[in-house]
Amino acid sequence: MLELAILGLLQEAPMHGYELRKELTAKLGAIRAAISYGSLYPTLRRLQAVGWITEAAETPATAEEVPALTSRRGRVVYTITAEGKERFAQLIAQAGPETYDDTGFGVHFAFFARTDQATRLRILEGRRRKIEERREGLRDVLGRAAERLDAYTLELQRHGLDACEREVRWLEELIANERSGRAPTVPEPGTAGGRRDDNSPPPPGESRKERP
Amino acid sequence: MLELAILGLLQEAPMHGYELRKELTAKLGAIRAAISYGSLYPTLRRLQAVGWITEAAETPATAEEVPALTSRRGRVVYTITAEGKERFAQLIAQAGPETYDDTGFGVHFAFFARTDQATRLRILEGRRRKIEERREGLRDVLGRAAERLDAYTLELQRHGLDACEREVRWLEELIANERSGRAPTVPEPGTAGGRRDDNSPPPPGESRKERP
DNA sequence: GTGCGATGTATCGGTCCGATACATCGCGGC
DNA sequence: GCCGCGATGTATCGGACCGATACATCGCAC
Repeated sequence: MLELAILGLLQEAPMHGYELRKELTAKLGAIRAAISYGSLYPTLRRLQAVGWITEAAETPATAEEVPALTSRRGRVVYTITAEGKERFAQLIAQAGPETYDDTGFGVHFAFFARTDQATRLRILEGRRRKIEERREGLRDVLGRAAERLDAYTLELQRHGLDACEREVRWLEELIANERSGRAPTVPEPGTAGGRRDDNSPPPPGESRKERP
Repeated sequence: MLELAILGLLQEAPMHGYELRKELTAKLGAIRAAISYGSLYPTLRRLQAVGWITEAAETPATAEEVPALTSRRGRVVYTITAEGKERFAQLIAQAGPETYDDTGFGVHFAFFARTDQATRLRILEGRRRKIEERREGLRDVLGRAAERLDAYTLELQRHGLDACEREVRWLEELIANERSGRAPTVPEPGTAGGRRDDNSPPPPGESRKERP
């Protein structure tokens, strides 16, 4: 999951670790707290080792002035490679069971703008199915096993059931929107010619991203 | 967290691993999918090693009839020890930072019936504070960084924000109930006379819950 | 001029998951 | 009679991710 998120973010712009973490937190803030460096750095190392990304130590031209004096540790900027982009496309298109758990779905959803519509639909429906199953499980417990559980546990289940029902409704809306060919909900009136930039494939349009 | 949950469940009745997992799933179904055996068995091993629980191989009296014939692997029933009960009480009363994340809060909440009111209040308020922080983070992103993000990511944040607001409201209600001395929501009319088997300590009065 | 919070890279131990393996039991179908 | 098959049951292993910790630099307020 982390691999997918890193590859996705680096596709928008090269970044160093700290920045990556901040962007990750901003993009995924809704589904997970904050990625740990204890996960981030080893993963970056791994991705670099297999060649999906490359590392370039930042030497801001003044580096030669003080070479060994303080041994300035420059920031390490990571850039995605062509192989990395391929890998990203492959990861984003294939949906395994882990695609539908809370974190997996969140990450996939966060990169829906780079996902083709058929895959988006498949993932939304898979997620809906999974949440419906969880919902049924909770209903069962609240129905059949209610007297075995104390009031607090029951309240927890009720709250969970409510969250499930709400998410299913949310997913229904998204699926309906998807089928009608529209973006999630008011994508922005003047995004570009209306909408034709929502997937990465065409090399020309590459990675349009605000860089003010 | 798993340690706390196991200790809590075994306080209700001795159980073997499989049963423990089922009960765990029923009790915590609202907050996490299903506990893995890859976590469960090693943890049981560990708890047994330090003496919080004891293991008793089930030999149902007929065991001696076919001793070495099929080498029947009996179910291993775990029982909580006095030290284990102490440990549970200690874990349930102390609230660290991990008490307020999704899983930690869920587990603590699931055992609120065995938690004194002051601690319940403290945990509910800590959780509320944490969710409020997450909510503010999402509002910031939706406000300040909205134009940097695509429509799908924004939709994800909106959904997350909605969930936060909803949970805060839920917590407010629970806190208000707690302060007024009532149980979460209709705890059952005859909790005292109707059923009093919900804790194991045969020794008189030990850790009482409701304060009617 | 000095402390202090933000920026920045990195490791280590520990928790938990997912896949996998293997054995028993009861039951329905053939 | 027996065969498969799903539920019950115990167990391990590699890997993902976290939380704590360490350490260094930078800019700025006091």
